[in-house]
Amino acid sequence: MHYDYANIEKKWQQRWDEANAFEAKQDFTLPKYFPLVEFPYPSGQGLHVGHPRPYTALDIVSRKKRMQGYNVLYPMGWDAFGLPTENYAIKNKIHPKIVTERNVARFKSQLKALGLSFDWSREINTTDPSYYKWTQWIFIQLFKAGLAYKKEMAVNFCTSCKVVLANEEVVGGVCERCGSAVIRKVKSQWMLKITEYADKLISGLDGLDFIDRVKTQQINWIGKSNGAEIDFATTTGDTLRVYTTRCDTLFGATYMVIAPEHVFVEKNRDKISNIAEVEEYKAAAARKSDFERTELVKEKTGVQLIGVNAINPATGKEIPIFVSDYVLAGYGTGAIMAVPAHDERDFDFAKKFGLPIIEVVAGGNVEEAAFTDVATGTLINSGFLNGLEVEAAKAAMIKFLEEKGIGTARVNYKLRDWVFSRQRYWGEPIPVVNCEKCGWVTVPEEELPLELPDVESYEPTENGESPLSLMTDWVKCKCPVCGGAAERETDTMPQWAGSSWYFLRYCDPHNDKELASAEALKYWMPVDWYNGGMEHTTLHLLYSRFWSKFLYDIDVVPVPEPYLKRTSHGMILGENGEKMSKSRGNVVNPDDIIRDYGADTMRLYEMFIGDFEQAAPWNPQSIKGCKRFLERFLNLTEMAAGEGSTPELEKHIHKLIKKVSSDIDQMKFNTAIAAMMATVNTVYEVGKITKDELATLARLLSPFAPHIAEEVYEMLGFSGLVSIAKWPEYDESKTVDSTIDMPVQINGKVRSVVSIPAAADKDAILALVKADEKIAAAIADKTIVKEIVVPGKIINIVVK
RNA sequence: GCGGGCGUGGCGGAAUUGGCAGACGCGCCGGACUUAGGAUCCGGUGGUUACCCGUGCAGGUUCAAGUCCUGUCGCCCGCACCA
Repeated sequence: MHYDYANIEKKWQQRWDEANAFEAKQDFTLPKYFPLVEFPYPSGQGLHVGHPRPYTALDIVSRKKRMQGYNVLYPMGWDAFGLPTENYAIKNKIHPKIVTERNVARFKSQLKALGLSFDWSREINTTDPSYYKWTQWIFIQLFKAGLAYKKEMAVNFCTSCKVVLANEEVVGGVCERCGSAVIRKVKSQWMLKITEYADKLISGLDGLDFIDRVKTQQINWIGKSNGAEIDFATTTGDTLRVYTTRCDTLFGATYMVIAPEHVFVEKNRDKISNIAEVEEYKAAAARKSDFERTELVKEKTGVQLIGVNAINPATGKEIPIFVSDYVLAGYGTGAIMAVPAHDERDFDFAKKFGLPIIEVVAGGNVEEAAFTDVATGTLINSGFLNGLEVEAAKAAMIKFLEEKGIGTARVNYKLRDWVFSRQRYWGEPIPVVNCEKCGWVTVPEEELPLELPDVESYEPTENGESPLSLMTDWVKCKCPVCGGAAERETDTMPQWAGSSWYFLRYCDPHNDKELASAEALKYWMPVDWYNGGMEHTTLHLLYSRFWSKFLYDIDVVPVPEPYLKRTSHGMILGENGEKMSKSRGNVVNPDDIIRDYGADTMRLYEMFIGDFEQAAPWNPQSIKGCKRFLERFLNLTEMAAGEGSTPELEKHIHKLIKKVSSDIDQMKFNTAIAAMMATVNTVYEVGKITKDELATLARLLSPFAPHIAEEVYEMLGFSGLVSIAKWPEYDESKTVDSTIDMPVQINGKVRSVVSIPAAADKDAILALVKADEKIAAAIADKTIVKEIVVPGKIINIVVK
């Protein structure tokens, strides 16, 4: 039979549309299931074969859940604000809105061609004013809660393009697009206090079904550390406060280091005799780009502040103070106590500058290297701490510091607040105005959405301000509080804004009164299964958890965590095993695959290619195997006469239902497909199959290859869509064999395979085994030392 | 440097979590049907071959190790002077 996939697929996609087969029902009494995939950025290139992998995977999950009677919400939308669109618009003088519309249309038709069971009636677009109205609304709530603030920040600025660049656009210290120098420019930026949620973002992970690597990556990114702050008196009269995780080593602090930007330098410039040298160092550090700072990590540099000293509060001794860029201004207090005997960086610095190294934790050889092990050391040379283990010493030291009033226990995080401003056009306007009298004031909520105005040009301005800043009419406005003259914020939000809450909008996408109704959120949230790329672990995933937690705290969202389960797919690599990219010329376009093999084959191959979580190279040869399987499956309709089944096949199918069901739940799509292939092979061997059995196979295959499953189901004379038919159930008793072929080992080597009744006990099994010719011969003149019987698995007889 | 992951046939990958290593597919070899086949169907396919050897490498635990432990080599992905 000819497999006319093109027409079959077109036909069933139309039928599904007509039947609204995949629309989530508005009946909140049904059991719900909310699977989510990351909505794409509709780029000009269209989909590549990497996109459908996660979409197909959760489509399979969605389709199975639907067949199992769940009310499934499997939505799709567009994360459409962003730089590539803006750059394309600038280059081609087209409005980004038009570019976005075009790209969305292309993406949508490509996704539709794959037969994904999205509920398109809930499609959303972050650039739609009715959507970003609520993105702005959330910003206003953050502002009101004191979680949005302005701060002077250094940003990347391309001198040639006159454009502020994101960190990702700065490659090797130069502009990614034009190769010109990138300088750091200080600008006032909107920031969001994600650090306020640092602890909640860690503790919230408990009990969530996230894959471990996601949890650890988030925890590491947040970087919580327990330590202490200690005040050091100095000879200037000022105190220097440091942060340390090793307050137990205070007796070994032989010098101090402060960041070049530390205010101590400025405050005490008169007392520092080599201030010129210090300021030269400071200026040099400021000139360094981030790139240079990280590349030059090897050699420690620094300058001592001559004329001033600090006093070690434990020993009472004077110790020198240095500035060095190995101490970061933005972490802790921007100052450290240096303990070269027990910190590798301090050790390197001390060696280079000839500073004393005093061992205070015994256990290593501090002549050779810093001894940093906290589990085995014992304190020495440390007065009242002598003889204590590290942990006990820390506690004793904190008690000492607190009693003297010069220090306290303190928690620190690596996580920084979120830079929320972009000097760009194609983003959500930040809904605040600056009033001379009232300062920063939010736009009244009833005036939302604050729409992005049309501008003459999307080119950023000479000074790196957003193009919106040229729109004088738009910028000049009245203060909503006092009515006086005010100016609008011309920065826009980053792309991460719209994606930080989109899953909430899916619950109730057409609501114009609130971001989503409380009932809809209560019913649909949390997302039951969220799959996405590992690259989003520390940005999107963390940001969206932050917003969700905030919305939970202000009673907008009923759940403290948005996602119950998080998984991550592996990348699809090019044929050569390298990452697919235009520059490598190894990109595969799904349109070509669908044209040459059909969407069902494409879907099946992407799921069969390997472990879902592992990267796998694309292999154009292997696709054929999947197509062959579907053809063989289609041809089973000629065999399905409706005659009686065979017990062998019946058992096989019961086992298959069990395996496919559990494999989908465990996202082992590749082995589910392998099992279905094996079953079809078995049918060919047996030579017959009943209509009902084939219909069962069609239902099992339906989530994977939905079009051909519908076609076969219809050919068999069944009415209705197999996509929403009932998921087959299996009879446990029919999945177990009455006799099992068990391998029998002699001294760990398989010597025979014996057929054993499943119910046999150990003695019965051994009797049967010893009756086996080969085994009998092998143990005839030997002494049996041990007999191991693992029912259903293996028998091992140890002989001498 | 720190954190995470991975090393299994010619290739993609299986292995019920300690129980017959190589399921399923690709490729390859042979056969059938064909004017023909890069279509389809059937059979074979880890290496050697009466024995044995085989999951990056070297040890260990065990009746039994791809799976657990110790050491080691190689690759990939994050983060990167976070005190």
